[in-house]
Amino acid sequence: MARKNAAVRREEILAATVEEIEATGLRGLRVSDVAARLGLSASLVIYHFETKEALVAEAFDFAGRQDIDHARELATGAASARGSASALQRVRDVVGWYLPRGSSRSWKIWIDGWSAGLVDDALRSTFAALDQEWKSILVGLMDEAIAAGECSAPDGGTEACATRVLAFLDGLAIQVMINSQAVDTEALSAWVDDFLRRELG
Amino acid sequence: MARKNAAVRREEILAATVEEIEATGLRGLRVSDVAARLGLSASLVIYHFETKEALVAEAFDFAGRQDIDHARELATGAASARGSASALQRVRDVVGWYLPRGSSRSWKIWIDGWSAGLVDDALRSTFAALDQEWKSILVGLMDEAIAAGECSAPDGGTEACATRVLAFLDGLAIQVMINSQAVDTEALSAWVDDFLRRELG
DNA sequence: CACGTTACTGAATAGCGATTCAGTAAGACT
DNA sequence: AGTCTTACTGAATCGCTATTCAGTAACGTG
Repeated sequence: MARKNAAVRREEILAATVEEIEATGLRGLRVSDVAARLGLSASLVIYHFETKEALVAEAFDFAGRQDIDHARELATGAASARGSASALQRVRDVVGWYLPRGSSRSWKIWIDGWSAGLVDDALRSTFAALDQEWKSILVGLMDEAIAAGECSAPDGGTEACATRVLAFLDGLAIQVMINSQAVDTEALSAWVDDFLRRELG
Repeated sequence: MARKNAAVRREEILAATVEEIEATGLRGLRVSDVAARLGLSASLVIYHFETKEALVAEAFDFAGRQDIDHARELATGAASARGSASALQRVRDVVGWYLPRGSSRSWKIWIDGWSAGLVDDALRSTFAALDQEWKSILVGLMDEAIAAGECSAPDGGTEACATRVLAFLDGLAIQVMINSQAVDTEALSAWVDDFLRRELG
């Protein structure tokens, strides 16, 4: 039976849920499939999360927070071996990480999430919060870059600029996911670079 | 009982389906609710469409085609009373129509649609086709504007430019729908105008 | 070693909602 | 009017899956 501490098991289940959503979509998500993925019973999943809805909500938060943690690392420059890169370069690093990589699985869950957020207030506020964190990371880096004279201030301030950048990235992700033939990955990077250049001069 | 010709009834049902999706989301869509909206029986809906899945697929196509028809009118300049506006102005008109208007209901169905398209090939190809039509409208207008010397050619050609523009608009729509506090409608128009100006000089 | 707590299971339950079906009647056509 | 097609309905059916529940056993603690 391999009992585990509740906190550990919960994390396992959350990770499995994310994988399952990536694989089959939120529509087709069954509690029993999540459980099966770990060789556990469906009842256990409910035992830990009370309800499927709660499970899904936590799973999205879990996935979002992981991405953001990674982004923060990139933002501090901790990732690049030793001496931190210029702030402007770290903006590019963060954006590059957010960027949809070829038919990227991980984007699927966000598209599903937005859709679910349309009718579920709890989910929507989760997404709003995550979005806000992404923005604050970018804003911080941009301010830093501007202060260091690496680039000029964008129209309407860095907050507005970050919103535009993230919107552009989200929109590109949709193009990649839905109409993949319309975009190739190389072009994508170039477009994003241009976009940043236009925004930050 | 008010019998109607099948073609007419089908259109009514499609329109009702779109309204229902806008109101309650694709997740919560029930055949019986669509029927109730028209005072009909659920069986009739199935009688006309065989299956809920087929109903949904047709409904998305129906909604998309309506939007595109309107866009085409704007593109020919038929809308603006007499003398057609400049091609560049018509680009702005079309983009302005696509733009999310304050918490716009109609955007909801597309976010739901993308999500469903992730797992349903038929839906995804419908969306890809619609997207392609939007692009061809924009490409046509842009080429016209360039030929008329109203603006300069964008990086990578008009096709790529149209993709970027639509991506930006889709992304903004998501921001508006999910994290509405982050954007106000006035800023939106300004951002889009700037974007077009940067793309087309 | 008790013994209580906590993780865990398998077999019901239960409710929802799409689809089926057998029938009804409107309207077209002769 | 009679008859045929076609739109339409209401009452089953039927499958599906979240959730419940009564019980089992692993583990920590005394």
